[in-house]
Amino acid sequence: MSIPQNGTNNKSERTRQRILDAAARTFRDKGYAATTLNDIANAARLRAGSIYYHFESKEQILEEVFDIGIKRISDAVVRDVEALPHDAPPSEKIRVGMETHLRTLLQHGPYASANIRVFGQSPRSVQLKTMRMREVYEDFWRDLFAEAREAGEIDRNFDLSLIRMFLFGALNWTVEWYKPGKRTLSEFADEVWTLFFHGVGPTVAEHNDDPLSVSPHGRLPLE
Amino acid sequence: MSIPQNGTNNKSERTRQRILDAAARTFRDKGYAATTLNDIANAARLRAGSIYYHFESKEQILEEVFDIGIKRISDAVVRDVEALPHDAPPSEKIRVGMETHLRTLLQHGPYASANIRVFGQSPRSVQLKTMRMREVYEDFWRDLFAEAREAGEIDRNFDLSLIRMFLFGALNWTVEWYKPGKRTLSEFADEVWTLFFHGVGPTVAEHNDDPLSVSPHGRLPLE
DNA sequence: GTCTATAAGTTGATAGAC
DNA sequence: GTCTATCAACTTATAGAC
Repeated sequence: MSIPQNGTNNKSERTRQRILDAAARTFRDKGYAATTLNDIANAARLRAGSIYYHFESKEQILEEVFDIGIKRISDAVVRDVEALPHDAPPSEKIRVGMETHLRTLLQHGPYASANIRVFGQSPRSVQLKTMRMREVYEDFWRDLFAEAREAGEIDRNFDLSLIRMFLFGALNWTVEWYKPGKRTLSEFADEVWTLFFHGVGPTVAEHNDDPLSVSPHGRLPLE
Repeated sequence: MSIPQNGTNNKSERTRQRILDAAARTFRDKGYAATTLNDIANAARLRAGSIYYHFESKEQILEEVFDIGIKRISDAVVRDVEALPHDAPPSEKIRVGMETHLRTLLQHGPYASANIRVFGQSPRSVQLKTMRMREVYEDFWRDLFAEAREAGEIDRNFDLSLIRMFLFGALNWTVEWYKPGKRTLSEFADEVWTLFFHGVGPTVAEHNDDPLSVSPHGRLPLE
């Protein structure tokens, strides 16, 4: 019994998806230039020539992988942050956004991580085409940080752009080393959030078992 | 008048250096697989075939670029940190190490940045050969962090390995976006240090112009 | 030491059978 | 839609002239 499809789930579309999935995984693991159409075809269980029925070129596959990757991160983060009460503290919105960013990067398929790992060394033309989507996502975060500063949650002496780049550098670099371990991803994200807002310096309540519930005041001088 | 050389600065050695310099720059910019021996040869002002008088293979060039890169970072950081008084606060050693790490990465040639950008997507065999040098450098930092915790400068609730990876993720990611601007690299490094130890949260002394001299106690509650 | 010439293999992409 | 066959270009690496 074949279920009539609406044109977005027929065989052709499904094969296209298989190719994209295979490409995203291989790009992420080996990089763009080192990935051959044969690699992609093998992983997608067809022959290299057949790919050209679905795509015009290797570059076009990369573009789509990039666009899907950034869209998945962006959609998920915006969704989760906007699910919070609108008057939630900006720092809480940042916490939720960070957690979803990490979760998408580390647990939700290879598109997002391929985007992070390969973008910097992909052809200029591809970078430019996928740039607009990146900027929309960046603007979302820029606004969140500005909101946090206006609410008095970020010290005015910090350069917002610098600390944002630093935070996302740290988050994005996790694709190079993160392996799921004893810690859940939520705990992982919470620890980063604490580091970001409170720093690693000790608190007076040293005996507390939970670093996330420490009171933010009462730090000891470091020098 | 030809100056007699000691075998490490004759013509052959200088050409070898030109090839390595060209390779490091091109690897950093285009990645390993996308770099051809022709690219390297052009940048080094000779022909592709001539490279094989100096190197056995493309992979061997990459190995040497990696080793030089990590050695330059490691040597510089260890030198600057050990130039401090031995009883200096560990947090100060970390500050100096961070600054030198950043300086080497961003200002001292392409070897260090090539190492950071290309390592993750280079052939497994090359990664393994250059791994030992990386681990020595990592151990140096592991010790510094342990020292800081024992001195009470890092909250015991933090996972040392996690915060170290996060810090270096943020530092290493600067190769993707840092452009020398109004801020000096020292100021840049200091701001990161403050973020790392104190967090971005506001202090009571909000009116202070210099984020680096703020007193670490007296934070406002964030939630 | 560097060159030119070229081998031997691989690549992205196309054409046409099925 | 997918296959096989093939092309032209390019790749790493080698050989031998200079």
